[in-house]
Amino acid sequence: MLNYWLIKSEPSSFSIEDLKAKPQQTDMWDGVRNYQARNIMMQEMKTGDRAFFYHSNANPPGIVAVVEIVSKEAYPDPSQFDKASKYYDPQSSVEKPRWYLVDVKFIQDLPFTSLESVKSNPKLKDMKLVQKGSRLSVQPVTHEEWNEIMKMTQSHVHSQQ
DNA sequence: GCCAACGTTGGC
DNA sequence: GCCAACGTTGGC
Repeated sequence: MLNYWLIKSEPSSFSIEDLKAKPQQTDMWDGVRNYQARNIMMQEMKTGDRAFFYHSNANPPGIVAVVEIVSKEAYPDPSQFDKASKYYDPQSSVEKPRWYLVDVKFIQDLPFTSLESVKSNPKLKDMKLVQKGSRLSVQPVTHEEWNEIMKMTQSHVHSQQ
């Protein structure tokens, strides 16, 4: 069964425009260095799942697009072995990698849905995104939450016309 | 740039 | 295994 997710990126380091500029508009979701987020990618994400692309540390922060998980499964994040990378992890090894990633592909832009508007929608009050202290950069989204946000993006379109 | 909240590390 | 110290995230 298809599952939904939300993945965060700081646009100053990797924005949705950066993803769209990649070959096949696809890239490795590298640099995740949190076990909970890694475990979601390793154990729960499946090919064909969809995710909201969220711009964190942005002005304003919010959801900007839909992407799809396209790798067959999670595989070791090469940046952990790269001494020149800021994601280099000296405690990891090729024999026993610590960090895994999936490939994501751009699907479509969405009318911008701000964090503020998600917070102000009572139907979305249980989203991880709006829970106090929640910083998880790869997080699950329920079907209900997904549909509600899609509905919000539609209402944006109408109100702008 | 500040800082609250959270995760990780490492001494003991 | 506790927990203080430190590092990071991310909204504001």
